[in-house]
Amino acid sequence: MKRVSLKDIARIAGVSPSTVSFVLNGKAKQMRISETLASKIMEVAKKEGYHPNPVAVSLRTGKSQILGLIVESISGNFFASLSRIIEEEAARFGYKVVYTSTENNRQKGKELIGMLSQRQVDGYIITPTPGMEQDIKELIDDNKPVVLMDSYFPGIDVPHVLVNNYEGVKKGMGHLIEKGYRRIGFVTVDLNLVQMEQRLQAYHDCMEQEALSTDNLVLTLKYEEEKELGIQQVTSFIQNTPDLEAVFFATNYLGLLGLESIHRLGLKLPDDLAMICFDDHDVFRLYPPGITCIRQPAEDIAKTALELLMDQLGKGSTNGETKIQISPGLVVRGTTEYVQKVNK
Amino acid sequence: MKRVSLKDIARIAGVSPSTVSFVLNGKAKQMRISETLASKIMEVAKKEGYHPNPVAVSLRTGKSQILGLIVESISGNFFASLSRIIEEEAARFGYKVVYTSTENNRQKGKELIGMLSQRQVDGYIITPTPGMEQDIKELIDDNKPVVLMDSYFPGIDVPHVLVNNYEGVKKGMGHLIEKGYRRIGFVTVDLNLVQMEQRLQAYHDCMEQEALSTDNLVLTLKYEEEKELGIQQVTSFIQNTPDLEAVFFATNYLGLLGLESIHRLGLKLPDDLAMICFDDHDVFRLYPPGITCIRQPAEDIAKTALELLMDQLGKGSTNGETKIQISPGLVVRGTTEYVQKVNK
DNA sequence: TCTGTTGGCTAAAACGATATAGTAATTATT
DNA sequence: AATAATTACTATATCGTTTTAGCCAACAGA
Repeated sequence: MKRVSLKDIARIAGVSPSTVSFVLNGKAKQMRISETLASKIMEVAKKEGYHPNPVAVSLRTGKSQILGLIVESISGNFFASLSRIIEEEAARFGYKVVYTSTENNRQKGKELIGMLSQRQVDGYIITPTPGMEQDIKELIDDNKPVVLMDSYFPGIDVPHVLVNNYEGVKKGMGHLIEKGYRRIGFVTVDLNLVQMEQRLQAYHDCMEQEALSTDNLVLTLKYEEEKELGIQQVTSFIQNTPDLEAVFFATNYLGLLGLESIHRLGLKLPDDLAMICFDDHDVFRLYPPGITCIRQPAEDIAKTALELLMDQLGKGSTNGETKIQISPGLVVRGTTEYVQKVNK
Repeated sequence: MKRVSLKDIARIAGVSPSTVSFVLNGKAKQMRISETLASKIMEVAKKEGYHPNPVAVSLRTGKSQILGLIVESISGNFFASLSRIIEEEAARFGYKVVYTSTENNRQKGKELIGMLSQRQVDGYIITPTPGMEQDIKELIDDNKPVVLMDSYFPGIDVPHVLVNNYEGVKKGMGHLIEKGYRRIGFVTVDLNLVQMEQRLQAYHDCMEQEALSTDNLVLTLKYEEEKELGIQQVTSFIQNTPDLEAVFFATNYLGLLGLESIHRLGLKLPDDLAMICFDDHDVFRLYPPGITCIRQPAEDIAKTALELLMDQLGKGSTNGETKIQISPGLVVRGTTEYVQKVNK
C-alpha cells in the first residue's frame, strides 16, 4: 500500500524522472518526448496508480492549488452557501478551498494573520471585518491575489464583489412605503464597514424622499455586545418608539434579535408591527408568517468572487471590471403583508 | 518582504543549517549545542521573523499537522459547532483542521476518496455516510488515525464517539408519554446507519413497553429525495393518520420538513399536534412555541473525538476506551406543553 | 606518546517533485 | 566532409526542512 513516487514509475518505465515529469505534465511534445515513450509512461503511471505528492509539488513550485476563504461565520446559511459554491467553482479550476472564520476565535483579525502568515495558499477570498484593513493591505502589497466579498475598504484598491446594499435597502423601503408604512424604524450595528453605512444611508435617503422624519427611529447596537443585551435594546426600542409601524433590520443577525424581542413583547407580526430584514435566513422562511427580506444572490456573489480571483491567478476570463455590485432581490413574506395598513 | 528560510538565519548566525534546526526544534541540549550559541540562534530567528515553511517540514517529516474533518453538511448548527470546537481543540495540539462535507458534492463517498487519496492529513474525523464503509476500512487498514463521529459501522473496529441514540429517543418518548400522548408517530429516513436504527428501535421498544401499537405510525422517507417530496409525504402522513397526537422526528432535517408540513396544514402546535425532534436547530428555538428536542452535546462529542484521535497520534491521555456514547439532553419547549393533553 | 572519550558542531543525504542546462545520436546545411 | 541543427532524452540543481553520520578539538587515561 505504499505510495508510488515519480521516481518509482521512472524506474519501472526505465526512464529518467525528468522524462516522467514532462510527460505527466503534458509537456511531452514541447520537450519532444516520442509518442511511444510518452504513452508507455502514461500507462505505467496509470497502472501503478501514481498520484503526484502535492506537498512536493507545492514546495518545488511555490504553488499550493489552495485558496483561502475567510468568512465571518461558517454557520449562517448565507456563508454556508457561499462556501459551497466557491468550493464547487474552485474545483473546476483545480483548486481546493480551506475555510477559516473570524467569528470563532474572537481575535478576529489576528486569527486571520495566523492563516495568512503561513502563506501556503495561492489566493484569498475574504469577507473583511474592520480590524483586517492593515492585514489586507499587506497582502496586496505582497502581490497576493485577493478578492473581498460582501464588503470592502474604500481606502484600498482591491477587487471586490458585494451586493448593492444601497439598492437593496431602497427596494425594501420602497416596498414598505408602498404598503403604506410611514413610521419605519431602522436597526443597525456600529460596524465600521461600508456596506453598513450604505444601508443606513439608503434608509435616510428614502425617508427623506418621502419627507418622513427619522428622529429617534434609528437604533445602533454595539457589535461586540452580548446577544441578550442586544435583544433588550431592541425590545425597549420597539416599546418606547411611539406609533412604530415597521422595522428594517440591517442584517439577519439583527433580524433574529428582533424576532426574539417581538416574541417577548407578545407582538403579532405583521398586525402589530411589520418587519423586513437585510439578508435571508432559514428562520425567516419558516417563522410564521415568514419574514420579508432582501436576499443576497449568494451564487452570483460566489461565482463572481472566484472569477475575480482567477483573473488574478492568470486563469481569468478577464472582462476587466474588478469592483462589482450585484443587485439583490426582494423576498416578500408575511411580515409586510398586513392589508389593513395599506388603507390606513 | 521575502520569506526568510532556515538557511538564511544559519548564514546570518554564522552556523550550519543543521544547528539551527536542532536549536529551533528544542533539541539543543540533546545535540549538545552550547547555551550561548543556542540563544544566539534563537535571537536571530526571532529578529528575522523566521517561520518554518510547513510545506517543507511536511515533505521531510511526512506529517502535515493537519486533520481532516469530513462532515455531512457544513451548514446546520450541530456540525457548525462541532467544527468550531474541534478546530479549537486541535489548535491546542498544534493541528489545523480542513473541512469537507459529503453533502455538497453529491458523490458523497467519492468526494471523500478524493480527500483521502491525497493523504496529506495526519488523521481523520469522519461522520460516516453509508457509502463510506469501504473507504474507511481502507483507511484503517492503512493504519491511518481515524475517529468516527455521530455514527459508526458495526462491522469495522474503529474508535468512535456518538450520542446515545437509544437513550435519547427513550428520554423523548418518556416525556411524551408522561405528558399523556399515546398516538405517537415516528418519522425517519431510510439511511442505513446504526444511529437511525437505534432511534427507531428505541421508539418501538418504548411503544411496546406501554402496550401501544405502532401500526401505520412510522413514516420512512427516502434519503436521496427532493425536499418538496419529503414535505408532501410528511403532510399526507399527518393528514391520513387518524387521531395522531404527537410526532417524533428522527433528525432535525426531518423536523424542518415536519414544520413546513404542519405550517401548510394550518395546524397549531402543540394544540393540534405535539412534536419532538432528535437534534436541535436554531429554528426550533425560535419558531413559536419552540420545538421540544433531544439535544446532542456537541462540545462533549467534539472534544471526545479529538481525544480519541490524539490517542492514536500518540499525544493521548489514553484512558483506553475507544467506543464512546454520550448521554443526550432533553430540551422541553412549547410543542409538547399542551396542558389539556395531560388530562385527556 | 598514543588511544579513548566527550563536547560541539557540520556535511550531506534524504523527502518528491520541477525545470534548466546538457549530451549523444541523428539529420540537415553548406 | 565538416559544421550546424534537430531529436530524444537525462543529469543535476533546487525548493526548505530534518536527521544520520561524521569531523575536529580538547581532555583523560595508561
